[in-house]
Amino acid sequence: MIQVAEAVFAERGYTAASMDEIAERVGVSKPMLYEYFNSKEGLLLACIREARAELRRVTAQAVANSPTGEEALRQGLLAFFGFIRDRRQAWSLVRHEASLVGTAAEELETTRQQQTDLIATLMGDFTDPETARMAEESGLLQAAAEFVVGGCERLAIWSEQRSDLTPEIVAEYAVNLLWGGLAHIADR
Amino acid sequence: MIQVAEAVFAERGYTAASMDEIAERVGVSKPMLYEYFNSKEGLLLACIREARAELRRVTAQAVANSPTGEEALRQGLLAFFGFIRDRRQAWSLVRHEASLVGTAAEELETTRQQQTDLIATLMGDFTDPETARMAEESGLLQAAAEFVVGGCERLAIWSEQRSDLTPEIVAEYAVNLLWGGLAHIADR
DNA sequence: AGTCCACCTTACTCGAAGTAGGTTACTTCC
DNA sequence: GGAAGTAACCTACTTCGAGTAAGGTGGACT
Repeated sequence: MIQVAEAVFAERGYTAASMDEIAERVGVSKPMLYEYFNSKEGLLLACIREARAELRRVTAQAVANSPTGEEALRQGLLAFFGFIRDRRQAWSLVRHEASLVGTAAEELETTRQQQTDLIATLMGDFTDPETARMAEESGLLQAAAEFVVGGCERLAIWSEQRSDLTPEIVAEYAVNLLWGGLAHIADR
Repeated sequence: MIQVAEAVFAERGYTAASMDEIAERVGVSKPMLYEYFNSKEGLLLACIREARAELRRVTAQAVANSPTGEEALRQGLLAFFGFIRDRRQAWSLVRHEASLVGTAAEELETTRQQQTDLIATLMGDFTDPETARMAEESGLLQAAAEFVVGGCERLAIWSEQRSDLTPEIVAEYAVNLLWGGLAHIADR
């Protein structure tokens, strides 16, 4: 059910996708969808949750057992950009999640936060404990995690339009930028 | 007209905002809106374009005449996060622009690219010419610009939920992360 | 057999996007 | 001055899709 909905949302876009079509393609009638998901937004939300969960699973696995922070970053990003390429539909949902509004939007933030929390924790692990504690209290760790996610998502959208770039190259760019910072590029 | 539409979209969200309401609040009838903007999407697009143009103006001005790359970055980010705080409505549109789909979405990418181009050029200016040329050819400059924009947008959304953070603090976080990179935080 | 209940459907309402066709008021030309 | 044309605008519709109400079908339990 969610799979079909994912496909329809991805190919038509949220607004243009009709519940009638989804119901028909699933092979049930519309009230059934409402029974399970309450509303169109609810259905989209369920799809996005699913997609995000998968993304989280994939990256968490990739990151596990990296000896250094830089290596963890590289592996995580590789997994992320690979996901973008291989699961276009799922990614398309995550990308357009901003269409949601109101209650659904708040629920979504929760889901999203699981992702950033993962990253924030991870960064904490690779940081000197005292520094980490301070960074956490000031919110810097959270900020950094948000930053990583936002930057990479944007980078992913950008890279979709450039067929010459493989996930490996994009991941390498991202590691360079993120790890070394702009200071490594701009020197004046 | 665009001002009113901006307000309605911002307070109701794209889907929930009705053309009837906008028309009424503007003081004209619905067909007039369609005359000028062709469709609901067209209207939203016009609003977003306006908002982005303003954002670009503000940041470009802030960045001008900075002696170093780091300073330019700081000033630009300050302007950006200030904009978020002072022009909530406009920002809300930019934030939700992903709702657009199809032709409108493509037009939007153009608008957005003006922003990233600005940043890419700027970074080029602060970089050793030879390095800059190489970075430009490989697409690294573009990638970096996308990254900056994405990261900061996400950071802005995050900071909206934390009332204890001023634009100055958030900008400072962003500068730290962007300029120095994660290597400065994570040390293992 | 009869009753109940979970499950699913058809067939509706209602609201909002988009449009057709008419009206007013103003300009232009005879 | 008045007829013809036109720009700007409105009222009143059509259409489409989200969400719902009320009813049917088959199995389980008494």
